[in-house]
Amino acid sequence: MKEFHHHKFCPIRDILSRIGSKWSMLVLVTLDANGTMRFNEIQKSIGDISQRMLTLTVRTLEADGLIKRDVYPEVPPRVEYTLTDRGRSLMPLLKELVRWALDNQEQILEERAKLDVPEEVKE
Amino acid sequence: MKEFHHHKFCPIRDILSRIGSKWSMLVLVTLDANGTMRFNEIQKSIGDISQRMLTLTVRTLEADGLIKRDVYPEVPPRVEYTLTDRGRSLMPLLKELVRWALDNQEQILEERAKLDVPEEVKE
DNA sequence: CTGGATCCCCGGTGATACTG
DNA sequence: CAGTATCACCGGGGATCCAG
Repeated sequence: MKEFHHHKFCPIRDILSRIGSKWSMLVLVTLDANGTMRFNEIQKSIGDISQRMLTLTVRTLEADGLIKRDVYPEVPPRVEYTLTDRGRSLMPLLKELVRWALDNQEQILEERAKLDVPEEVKE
Repeated sequence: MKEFHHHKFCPIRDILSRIGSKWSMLVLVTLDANGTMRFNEIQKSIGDISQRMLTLTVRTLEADGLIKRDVYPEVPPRVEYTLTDRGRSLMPLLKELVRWALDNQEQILEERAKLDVPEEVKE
């Protein structure tokens, strides 16, 4: 019931290890929105991700079976990335999260702006 | 083509800033499972979170309006944490993520184990 | 074009001690 | 009991250069 935690394969820590990194979700959403993409296309679409971090991120996503990586031995080389079925199965959940953020972030930011909330005295 | 990314209020980065930290999701799920809880109860339930990190985490969650913090000026002091409506509205999505992890993590781990073929010649 | 290899920094996190 | 306050650490992430 509440004993998710801290045994070896806690699903929450598992989730975080896959989509909790700085760029994973952005790469997944980008691929979902645009279909198969090349390395540079992903990088341009995200805009501020370095080559290094994009490489590391797609490697992790590939190792998790969330995306597949197809290498075409041409000159110049071409590498294409596509969501796998497993990756696609995760997208509806991520989209719900994005929706939630869109529905809530404005109000949250407003509340934070007036952080002058005085301490209430509880009964 | 989607331009979620990299402008100031990217919903994905927003989400990650709220639930992407190491302990946020665990605290939310714990509170959801057990209702109102005291500081020490949360800490014991999670097991391996330090006082410092629990404090920082609940402060952030409170600032985001995901949990509320009620202080009762007694001796000894008592502080109770409860999900807010906004926090509760996030829980179904987190539960879906947990479900997804439970449905997929075993297979992912198996695949990773297979890929982890011992390389004799590392050189 | 798609990375690999290095170097380095910073902030999230941990450990410990102290307090109202 | 429920926190602060400090110090230390490590690894995620950034910047840059090099390579097939």
